[in-house]
Amino acid sequence: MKIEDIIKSKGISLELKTVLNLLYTSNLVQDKSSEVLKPFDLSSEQFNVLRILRGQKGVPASLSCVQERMICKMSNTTRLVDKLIAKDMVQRRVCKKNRRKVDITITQKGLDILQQLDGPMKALNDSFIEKLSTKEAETLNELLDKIRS
Amino acid sequence: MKIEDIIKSKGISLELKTVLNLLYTSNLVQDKSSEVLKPFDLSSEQFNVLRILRGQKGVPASLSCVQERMICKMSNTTRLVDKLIAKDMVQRRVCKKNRRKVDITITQKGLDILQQLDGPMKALNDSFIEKLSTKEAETLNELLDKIRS
DNA sequence: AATCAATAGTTGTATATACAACTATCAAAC
DNA sequence: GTTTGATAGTTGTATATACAACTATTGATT
Repeated sequence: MKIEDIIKSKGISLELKTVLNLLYTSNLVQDKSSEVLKPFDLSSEQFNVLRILRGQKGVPASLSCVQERMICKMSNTTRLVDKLIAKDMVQRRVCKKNRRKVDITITQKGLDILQQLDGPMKALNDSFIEKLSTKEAETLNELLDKIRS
Repeated sequence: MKIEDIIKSKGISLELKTVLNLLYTSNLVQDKSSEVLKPFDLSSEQFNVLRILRGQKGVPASLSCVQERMICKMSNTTRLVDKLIAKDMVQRRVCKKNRRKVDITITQKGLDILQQLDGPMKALNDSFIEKLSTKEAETLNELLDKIRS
């Protein structure tokens, strides 16, 4: 479905159309991701944080370091991590070098759950991007990078 | 800033990279929009609903008709409209032809506020898309349409 | 006309988010 | 070594969101 058919407005500028297209498409992707994550009782951003922590390969991350890389910067990182701690998926302790900071690491249980999700989430991402050629996907990344620049 | 520098992972697939780029970029756009809307005490989705109703050009819309076109389908449309009614920006009455439905219309106050927002919001959207040529913006729309297809 | 399923919204409730105010720690200046 | 400003997280609170259960109305079936 072309974006024009979703928004049902004819005389719309290219700029507005493009922004709405971006928002609608991103939202669709997010909704589908949430569906996959739901049985695991994980929100999209919680999953993202787990993935960030796994990427640290054992090196503890501070809250602000996690927050920097989160998709939604506004949300309350302390409480998001609280939820993950309650599920035994991450661990938090005071940083020895700077006692203002906290060291956050993913637990074995967190790693196990991520591993279970790797397949389905990869399948989902692939299902979106397989509609594009490699060249097109690269172009899309370039255009999005430009918008953020 | 290229998406690789934000997510700080080297060995990431093109598919995942593209999806993350989409989410990050869309979120940035949404955050900036919220900033513009904040002084008017409107959320991004409330603004979107007002715009949908203005597009109806006087023809009342049902709740489900509004919901269909909302960016975030999941949210509770009844209560979102409640908020707009409380601000006198929209009006709701029972539909005469089908008393299960409601007729929602934008009020003059709603139209006035939208008009005040037209300038700043257009400036914001343009600021994102001006980094792209017309050709590139059209390509972006095509690629996003493909992802949703 | 009575029953039933489908449709359209509303309401209850638990959770999440946004934002501001707060506490604790550190680093630099005096 | 005390004061000060900056940094890092936490907590309080109000609002928003997600999801399910509910009510009301309609259209179709018997």
